[in-house]
Amino acid sequence: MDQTTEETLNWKNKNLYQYRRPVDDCMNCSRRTECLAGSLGSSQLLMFNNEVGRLRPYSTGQNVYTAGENFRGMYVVKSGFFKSNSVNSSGELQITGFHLPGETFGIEGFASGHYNYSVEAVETGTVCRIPFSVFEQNNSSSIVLVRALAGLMSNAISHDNELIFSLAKMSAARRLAVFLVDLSSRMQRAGFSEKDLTLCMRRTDIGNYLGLAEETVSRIFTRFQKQGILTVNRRYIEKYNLEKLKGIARDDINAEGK
Amino acid sequence: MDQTTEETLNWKNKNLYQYRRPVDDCMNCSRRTECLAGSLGSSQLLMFNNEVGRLRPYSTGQNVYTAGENFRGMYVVKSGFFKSNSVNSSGELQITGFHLPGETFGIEGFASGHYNYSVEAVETGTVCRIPFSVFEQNNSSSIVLVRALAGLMSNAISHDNELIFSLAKMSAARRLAVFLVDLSSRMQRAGFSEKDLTLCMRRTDIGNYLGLAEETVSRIFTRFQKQGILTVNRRYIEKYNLEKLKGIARDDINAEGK
DNA sequence: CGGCTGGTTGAACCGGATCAAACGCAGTGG
DNA sequence: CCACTGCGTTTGATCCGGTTCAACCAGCCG
Repeated sequence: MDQTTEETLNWKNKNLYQYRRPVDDCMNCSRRTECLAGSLGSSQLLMFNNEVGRLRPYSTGQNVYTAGENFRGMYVVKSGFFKSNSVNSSGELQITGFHLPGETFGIEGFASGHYNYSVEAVETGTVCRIPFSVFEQNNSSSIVLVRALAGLMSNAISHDNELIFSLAKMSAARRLAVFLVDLSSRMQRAGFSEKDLTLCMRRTDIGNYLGLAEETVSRIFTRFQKQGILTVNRRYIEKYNLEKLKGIARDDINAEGK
Repeated sequence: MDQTTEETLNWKNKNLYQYRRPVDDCMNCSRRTECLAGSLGSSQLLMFNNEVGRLRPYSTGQNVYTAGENFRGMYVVKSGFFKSNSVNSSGELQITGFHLPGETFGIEGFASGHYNYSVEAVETGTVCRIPFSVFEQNNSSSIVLVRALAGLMSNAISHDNELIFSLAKMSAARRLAVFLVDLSSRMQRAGFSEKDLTLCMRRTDIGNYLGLAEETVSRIFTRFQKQGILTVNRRYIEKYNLEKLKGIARDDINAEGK
């Protein structure tokens, strides 16, 4: 702990976490299997590890990067929660995603050479930065990584597509159900309990993300509660019936009634 | 022409266009600059050319691929119009994009190894298929191509993001304006006139794509016409005021009035 | 304590969906 | 040639889900 304090002081002065503790290495990382590094053999992993930048923790409200900044690489969440948002030419803000531990963000900025979104820490958290150079080396790992990269990107595209679908076709209740089902599975994958669910974001953010007013989100939560689908207290959701939620997410007509 | 007929007969029996005319080679392709091939030097281009598959023309309603099929590579539109759509678990159909000459589709299927969307010819058209192997060769062109690939993917993500934004936040008129502004610029890039605009899709498809009822799309077209923003006759749009459309796309409040 | 932020609830309004009917145009067949 | 048919589009009338505006509540912090 004493040691950590000294490092914290360093973090305040340097963006890049220079003094690297062994526990921070990719080889020892608990998130390795979820990360790009998971697809590499041990010798490849050593080289990969040297390329990765580990950044000081971000505290609530701090931006990892801001839309328009030069592309520096893609990121993997090690701990905490992050949200990405973009601002259009009229100044309106749209939240485009929430990022849980083990998930990645930032690849989308590669084409133009600068990030399209801003990414902000919702609560204190840490990330690794993977520079694009790891994909451009003429060696055996780059082939593996290019495949992994393509995988991440096409996952991002499918995810966006889900969102497009729910925004275009679904009722408010259905959007929220889809959102909760998705979040629930991702939270589990990130290592959280499967019995309850702590939302890491406000009603306003959920509403913004789903294209709904925050009042609507709130109303639907209480409606779900009255229907016995879940128990909600502010950010804390308990005893949620995943099957019923999935039913609503699929259909919207029959599921809510019973 | 006589020769073409014989080839057409071949096309009916073989999916892959085996007998390759020199005019079909990447080196002579009029779309080269818009394609991945555009970033390659001449010796690299020769190798790339050998990898590319050229497919027989697709006629209206035919699928290039159907959601769930094994991933065979990505596609570049040479001529004609294509639209992609996905069907969710409840059987609802969502149109996710329109593809004009010079544009690409199909990369999104790489992660899972099978395509997530179906892609259908809106009118007779041809495509090239680029196998994923071109990105995985340990040579100088693969680095260039990986960059191009990342570019295409992140473009796809930004495009999806635009759509998400318009679906979540925008009024019907604004969505249509955004759609028209985008289509207009892409049609120009694809080599069509900048004075008028021929929509290659029905009202139903536009509505589906934008999350609106077809009646609403129709009503807004006539409203735009009454406001002097454009002249519309079925699929044919004339004398459209791009600046006013951009105004509506940006803002929605002041632009329509004047 | 008062101020502040986030969440809930109520009442009125409105944009777009839905239902329904009619029209224009192209293709078909007598 | 015109009647018949079918699809895509337009237009009208009605209805409803979700927004908006507003008040209020609960927890937190200085």
